[in-house]
Amino acid sequence: MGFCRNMRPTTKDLAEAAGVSLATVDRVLNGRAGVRARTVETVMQAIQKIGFERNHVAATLARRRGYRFGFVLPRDGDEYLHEIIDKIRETGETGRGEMLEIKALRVDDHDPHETARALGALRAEDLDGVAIMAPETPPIRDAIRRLRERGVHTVAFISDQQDEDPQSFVGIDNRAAGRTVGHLIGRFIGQRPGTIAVITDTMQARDSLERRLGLDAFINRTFPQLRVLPTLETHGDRARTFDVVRTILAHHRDLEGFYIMGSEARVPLEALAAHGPRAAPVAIAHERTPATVAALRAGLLDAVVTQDPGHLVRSAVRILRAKCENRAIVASQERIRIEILIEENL
Amino acid sequence: MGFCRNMRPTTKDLAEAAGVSLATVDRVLNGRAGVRARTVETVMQAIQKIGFERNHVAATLARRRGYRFGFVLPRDGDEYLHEIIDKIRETGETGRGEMLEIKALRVDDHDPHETARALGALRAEDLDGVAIMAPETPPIRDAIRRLRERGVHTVAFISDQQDEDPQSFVGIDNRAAGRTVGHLIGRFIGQRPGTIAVITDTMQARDSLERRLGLDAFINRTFPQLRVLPTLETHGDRARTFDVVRTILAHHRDLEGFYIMGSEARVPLEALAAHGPRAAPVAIAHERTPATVAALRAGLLDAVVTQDPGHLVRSAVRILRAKCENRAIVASQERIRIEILIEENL
DNA sequence: AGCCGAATGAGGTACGCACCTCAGAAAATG
DNA sequence: CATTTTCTGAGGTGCGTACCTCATTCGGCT
Repeated sequence: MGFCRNMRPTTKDLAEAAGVSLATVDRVLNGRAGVRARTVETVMQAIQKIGFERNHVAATLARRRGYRFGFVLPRDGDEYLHEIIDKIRETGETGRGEMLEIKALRVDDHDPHETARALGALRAEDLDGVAIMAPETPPIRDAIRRLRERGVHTVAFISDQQDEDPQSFVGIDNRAAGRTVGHLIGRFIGQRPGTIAVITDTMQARDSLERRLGLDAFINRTFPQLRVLPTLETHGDRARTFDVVRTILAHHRDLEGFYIMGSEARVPLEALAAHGPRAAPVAIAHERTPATVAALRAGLLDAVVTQDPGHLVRSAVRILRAKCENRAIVASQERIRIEILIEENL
Repeated sequence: MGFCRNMRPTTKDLAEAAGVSLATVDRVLNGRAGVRARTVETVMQAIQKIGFERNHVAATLARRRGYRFGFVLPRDGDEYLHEIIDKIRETGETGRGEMLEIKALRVDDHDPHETARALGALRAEDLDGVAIMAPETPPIRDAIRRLRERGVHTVAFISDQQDEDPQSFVGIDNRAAGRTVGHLIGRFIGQRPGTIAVITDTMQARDSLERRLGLDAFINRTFPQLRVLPTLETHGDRARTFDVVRTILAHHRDLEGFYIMGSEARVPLEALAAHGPRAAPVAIAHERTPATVAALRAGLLDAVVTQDPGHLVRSAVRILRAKCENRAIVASQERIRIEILIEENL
C-alpha cells in the first residue's frame, strides 16, 4: 500500500526545539496551568518554527475516551423531526468507530421553563457537548449560559439563539430562506397579480418570524403586484389546519401562491390536497420529508426549500468536537446551504 | 470534561471470546492469509456476540502512516477547476491532522492517451488512492483498471466512468441536472412559446451529453411549446464563443432561454453580457464560481445549477479512505446534491 | 505411521500522545 | 536572607491496534 514516512514533528521534537521538557509541551498544548507566560511564548514560537501539528488521531487514542454529545429536541414533532432523529442515530452509529457517543434528548417545548429545567439537569460529568433546538427565550438563554459555565459545550441547532459567537449556530439564515421562497413564488407565478397565503405552526419561533420578514421584504420590493396575506397559525392542530386552509381557499379567488412556512408540512399538505390537485397555482413548503417529496412528485408542490438534516447533524457534531478539542473548524464545510428542491433534483 | 468509560470490547477481548490468539484476530480483521475458513467463522461469530467494533483511531495510529491521495485533474480549466483545486488544498490542510496527504495532479486532457499515460505512471508505492476527473474513453478505462490491479484505489470524480461499482463515482447525475435545468427554464419562461439555445465547450464529454439528454427529454415532455436548438460548441475558444453567441442572438428573435451547459461559464457569460443585461430572457448556467455568482447578482443569470466542490472533494477522500480501510461508507453522506442557486440563497 | 505445509500461538515493539507523580529549580514573597 | 509559591524536568504507564518473528500444532497426504 505504499509507505508514507511523513516524519511530521512530534511533541518530542517540539520539546527539543523549544528547549523545554515533554511535560511542559503537554501543559502548553492542553492549556494546563503551571507554565510561565514567557515559556508558553517560547513553545508557541517553536511550534511555528518547526511546523508542529498535533496528531489528533494519537491524541484521541491517548485520551482513552471519546466524546459524548447530546441533541436537545422538542418532544412534539412530525416528519422533519423524525428525519433529524434518524440522522442523529445514523451519525451515532458511524461515530462509535471514532469514539463518539451521540444521543437525542427530547424535552417538552410548550413551556420554555421546562426546556430550561431540562438543560439545567445536564452535567459535564455526563455530557461533553449539546446541540440545542429550542426557541430563543430568556430562560433558555440563561440555561445555555449556565450550561457553558459548567463546562458543557453548546451549539444552537436549527433555531438560532442569537449568540455572540457566530460559530455557535448550525442552521440556515431564515431571512434568506424567506427571500428564496419569495423569489421562487414570484417567478413561478409570472406577471399575474394575485394573493399569497402563508401558513405556519406558530409565529412564536424566530424561524417563522425571520422567514416571514424575508418573504415580505422581497415580495414588496420585487413583485409589488403580489399581496401577501397575514400569517395563519395552526398551532399544530389538525382540525384547525384544515379549517384555516378551507377558509383561505374560499375567501381568496385570486389566490396565486400558497406558502407552508413551518417545518412540518404534512398536515397542511393534506389539507391542501383535499381541495384538489392544484388548489393553489403555486405552492412551496419547507424541509424534505416523505410528505413534501410525495407532494413534489404529485405536482401539489412546486418547490421545497430545505436544509439537509444529515449535514446539520454532522456539522453540529464536528463543531462540538472542535470546541472540546479547542481547535478551529473549516467554516466553509459548516455553512448550511439553503437548498431548493424540485421534482427533478430530488 | 466528564469521564466516559466506554469499555468497548478490544481485540484482546475478541481474542478471548473467540478462543484464539491476538495474532489470529489480527489476521482475520485485516484479511491476511493463513487462517482456516472455520477459524475465520469462529472469530466472526465472536465479533457479533460481544459486539466488537474496530477502533479506527487506534488502527490509524498503529499503522504508523496515513494515506496519500491524489486528484487527477485536467491541466486546462478556468474558474470551476480552480474552485476545486482550492478545496483540494483546503481539505489537504485539514487532513494533515488526520494523517492524510492530498495533492492535485494536472494532466493534459486534450489527448486521452496522454491522461492514460499519466495514470500509468502512478504507483502504489507513492499513492494509496486517486480521484480521477477525465473523459470516459477506452484508454483511460484501461489505465484505471490497471491502476486498480496495481493496488491503487480509484474513484471517478465529477466525470462518471460508468463503473460497475456504484460507489466508485463522486458527482451528480447529469441527466437529472439537465432535467432540472429544463424545469427551471420552462417554469421561468412561463406559457410563452419560444426557442432555447444551448452552448457548451464540447459534446465529447459524457457530462454534456447526459445533460443535453435530460434537458431534451424533459422539455419535449413538459414544455412542448419550447424548441431547443442544437448544442453549440465553443471548444474553450474565446473568440469563437463571442461569435457563436452573437450569431444565436441575431438569428433567433424568439429566443426565450439560454443554457450554458459546460462547467466553465465565465467566457460565455461575458459574451452574453456584451449584448446587454437581458439579451436572453431566461439564462441558466452551471457551477458556482465568481463569474456565475456575479451574473446572478447582476440579473444576467436566473439560476445556477451546481454541485458543491468542497463536498465533492471531501466525499472523494472519505470514499478512498474507506476503500483503503476496507470498510463501508455512509451512502447518504456521499450523495452529491444537484443544487439550485438563485440570488437569494447564495 | 510418518511427513510436510498450512494454521496458530506467544510475545515483542512501535505509534504519538494524555496524564500522572515527584523531585528539584526558579521566582516571588516576606 | 529565608521561606513560600510557582515552574519545570524526568520518567513512567496506558490507549488499541499493526506488524513482526519464531516456535509449535494441526490436518491431510502418501
